[in-house]
Amino acid sequence: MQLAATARSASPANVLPFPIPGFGRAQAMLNPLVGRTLHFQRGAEIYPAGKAADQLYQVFSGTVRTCRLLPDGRRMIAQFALAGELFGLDGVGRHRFFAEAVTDAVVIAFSRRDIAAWVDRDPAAAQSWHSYTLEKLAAAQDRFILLGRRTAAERVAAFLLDLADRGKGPDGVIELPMSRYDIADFLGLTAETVSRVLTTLRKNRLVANHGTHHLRILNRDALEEQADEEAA
Amino acid sequence: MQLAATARSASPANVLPFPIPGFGRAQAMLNPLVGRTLHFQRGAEIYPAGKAADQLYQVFSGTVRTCRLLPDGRRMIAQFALAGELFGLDGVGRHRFFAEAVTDAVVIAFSRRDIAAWVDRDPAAAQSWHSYTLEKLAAAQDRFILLGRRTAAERVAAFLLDLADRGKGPDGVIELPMSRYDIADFLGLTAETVSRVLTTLRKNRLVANHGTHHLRILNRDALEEQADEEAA
DNA sequence: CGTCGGATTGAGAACGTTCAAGGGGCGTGG
DNA sequence: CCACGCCCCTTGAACGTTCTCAATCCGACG
Repeated sequence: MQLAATARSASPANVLPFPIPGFGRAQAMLNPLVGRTLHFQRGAEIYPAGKAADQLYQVFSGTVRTCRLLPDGRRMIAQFALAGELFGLDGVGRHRFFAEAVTDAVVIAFSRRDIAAWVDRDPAAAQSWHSYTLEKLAAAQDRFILLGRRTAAERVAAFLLDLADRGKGPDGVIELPMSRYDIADFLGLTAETVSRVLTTLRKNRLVANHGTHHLRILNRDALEEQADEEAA
Repeated sequence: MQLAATARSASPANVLPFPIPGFGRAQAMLNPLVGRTLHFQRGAEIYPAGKAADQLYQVFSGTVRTCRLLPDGRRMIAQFALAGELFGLDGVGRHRFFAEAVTDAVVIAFSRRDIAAWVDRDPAAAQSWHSYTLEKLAAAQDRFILLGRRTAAERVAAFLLDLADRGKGPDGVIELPMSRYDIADFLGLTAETVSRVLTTLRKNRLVANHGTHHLRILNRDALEEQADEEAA
C-alpha cells in the first residue's frame, strides 16, 4: 500500500522496476530498465488479444489475469500475476490472450525493444532473461499434469499451496483476490466445484476461512498430501 | 528412411543437424553445432526424470515422447517429438520429465554448453533461440485451453489437425505412431474415450482409417469446426 | 437497513471413466 | 506358409466425478 502510494506520486513520470522482497531473478532482470506506470480499475482491460506484443508488464500492486474466451463463453485463465510478478509473455508477435485487472491494479509497462537492446548489450542479462522464460516453460509443463490428470480436490489444493508460496502474507494466511469463477477458469473447473472443495477443506480442518477472500492453512502437510498424489 | 540410413552410416561419428523440409527456425538455429547420434529401440528410455538437463535433442527419425508419472500410475505426456523436432527442454537444471522412444528412433544430442557458447557469440543465434522458447511457451498456453476447457471430441480433433500440419505425409494422410494410450495421456483422456471419438469421426466420414496407425482426413473443414469451438 | 453480486448448497443430468469382454493385426515359431 | 499368441484396439454396460440448473445465503457497500 505504501508502495502503491509511491507509484502514484511517481506517475506520470517514468519509473524503474521497484524492489519486492523475495522477487529475485525478474527483479535483477529489469533493474536497468525504465517503464511507464499505468493504473487500472478492477475489471479493466490491460491489453486485448491480438494486440501487438511489444510490451512486458510488471504488477506493482493488485492482481492481473490473462485469459482467453471461446465463442460459447468458456473461459480459460492462463496466469494470475501478483504484485511483483511479470505478465504479457503470451504470443511472440501478438498477444494470444487478453489481460484484465482482477482488482484495482498499478502496472509498469516495459518496452520489449528496450529489453531486447539491453539483452544484446549485457550477456548476464541475456542469461537471466533466457532462464526466466525456460522456467516459465517448465512451469507450464507442470500445469499440463494439473489440468490433464488431477482431480478437482488435487487442483484446488495445489492452487492454494502455490498462492501461499507466492503471496508474502504472514504465517499461512492466503489472500485470494480473485473470484471463485476466476479460480475455476484457472483450474479447468466450475465455480461450484471450487466452492465445494473449499467447503470440504474447511470441514476437514485443513484450512480456515477469514471472509471469502482470505484463508489460513491449518494443516499444510495434509494439504500437500492432497495436492501431490505424487512422489517427488 | 534414406535419412535413417545416412544416420546409421554416419554413426558413431559426430554429425551436424540434418535438414528437414519445412523445418525452418530450429534448423537454422542448430546448424553450426555438432551433435552425437544415438539409437533407441521402441520403448527405450532416452533420459530419466531428474537427470541433469545438459543436452538438447533433435529427432532424426522415429517419434519420442516426454512423460511424467504420478505414483498411482496416472501418466501425462508433455510432448510428442516427430522427425526434425526438438525435445529435452523440460526443466532448467534437471529434467522434470522422462523421455522414451515411441518407435525405434534415431536422435541427435547437442550439448547445452555448446548452445550457450554459440548463443553468446552470435546475436542472431540468440534471437533465434529465444524466439524458439517463446513460441514453445505460447504453444504451452494454448494447451491449457485444450486440457482445461475442451471436450474429448474437440481435443482429439485438434490433435489430429496438429499432427496433420506437423507430419509431412502426402494429401491429408496422418501417421499416428503412438498408441491410443499415448494419445490419451497426451490429451488428458482415457484410451477408450480416444477410441470412441475416432470411431465417431469415422462413422461421420470426417476421417477414414488405413490401419490403426494411419488415417486420412476426409473433411478438414468439419474437423476444424469440431476442434475450434473458437473464433480466430 | 436494503440491495446486489458473488458464494454456497442441493438435486439431477451428462460426460468421461472404469471394468469387462471380444476382435484384429503383427510378429514369432513351428 | 500357416498357426499361434500377445498386445492393443474396439465396443459395451455401469458407475462416478464433475457439470448444470436453480434456490438460498452471505457480505460488501450504499
